[in-house]
Amino acid sequence: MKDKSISIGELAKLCACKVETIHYYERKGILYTPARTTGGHRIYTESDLKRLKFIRKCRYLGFSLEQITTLLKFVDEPNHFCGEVKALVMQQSQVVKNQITELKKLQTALNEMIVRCKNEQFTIDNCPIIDVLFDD
Amino acid sequence: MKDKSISIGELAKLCACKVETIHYYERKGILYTPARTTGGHRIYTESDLKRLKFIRKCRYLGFSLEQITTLLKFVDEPNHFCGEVKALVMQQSQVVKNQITELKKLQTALNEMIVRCKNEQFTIDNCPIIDVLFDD
DNA sequence: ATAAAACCTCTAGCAACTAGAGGTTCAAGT
DNA sequence: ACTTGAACCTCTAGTTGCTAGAGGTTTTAT
Repeated sequence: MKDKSISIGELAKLCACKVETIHYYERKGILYTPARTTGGHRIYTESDLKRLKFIRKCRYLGFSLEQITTLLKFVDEPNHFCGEVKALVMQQSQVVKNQITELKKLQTALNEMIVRCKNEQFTIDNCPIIDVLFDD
Repeated sequence: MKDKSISIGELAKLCACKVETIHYYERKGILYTPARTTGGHRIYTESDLKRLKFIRKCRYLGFSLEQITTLLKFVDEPNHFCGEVKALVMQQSQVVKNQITELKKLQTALNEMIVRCKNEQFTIDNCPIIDVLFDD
C-alpha cells in the first residue's frame, strides 16, 4: 500500500502552502473533493499531493488558476496534444517577457529619480524627485 | 481665473483613468472631497488635477496607495526632507529589482520547457512540459 | 421642452488568497 | 479511560486596486 493517507495539515506543509489555500482550491474545483474520516476530516492521497504540487509549481511560474485548470484538463482528459500545452506555456512566457520589459522601464525611471536627489536635507519644496512625480 | 472647474468625467479623461477610480480614491481619502454643484455633482480644480496626475504617475511606477499616501503627506505637510522621499523611492526600486530577478528566473524556466517540446503531436503522456511541471 | 449624456449613491464582483470566530475531532500522554 | 491541546471543521469577511451594474437624478444640447 503506497497510498498512505495524508492530513490536510501535512499536505499543506509538503506543498508549502496554507491549509486555507487548499480549502480554497477545493472550493474552486481545482482539487478533487477528498474522502473524509468519520469525523469529517479530509483524507488525501499521494495522487492529491502530486496534483497540488503541480498546481503550486504552476502558480510559482505565474500561471493563473484558470490557466492551471486548462493544464489539468489536458492531463485529466485523454486525446490532448503536447502542442496545446506548449501554446499555453509560450503565451505565459510572452506575458513574463512583457512584464520584465515594463519593470525595466520603471527601474530606469526610479533610478533616475534617485540620482537626481543630491541633497537629502533639502525640504520637499526643493525635492527633484517630487518634481518629477508632478511632471506630466 | 486660472482655476476653472473640471467635471469628474473631464478629470478622468485628463488622467487616463475611470470615473469610478476617482470615486474610489476619494473614498480612500487619497483625494480631497471636492466641492459640489447644487445638484450634487463634483467640481474639481487644477490643483485636484495635479494631485490626481501625481497619484496616477506613482501608480504607474508601482507604488501602492499606502506609499502614495505617505508621499502625499510629505507634500502636504511642511518640514519634510528630500531624504524621506528618496528612501521610499529607493525601497520601491529595490522591490522592482527583485521582481525583475524573479521574473527572469521564471522566463528561463518557461523557455527551457518550451525547447523541450520537440513534437507537438505527442500526446500528454509523452509531454516533457507536463513532466517538468510534475517534477519536484 | 425634451432627450441623451453624464452624473449620483450603493452594492457587489474580480484574483488569489488570508484571517478570524466559534465549534468539533483527533492523537498523545497519563 | 480520560483529558488536554493541537489540528481540524464551516462560514463569513477582509485584503488591494479597482471595475461593473442597478436604479435614480442632474446637466447640457438641441
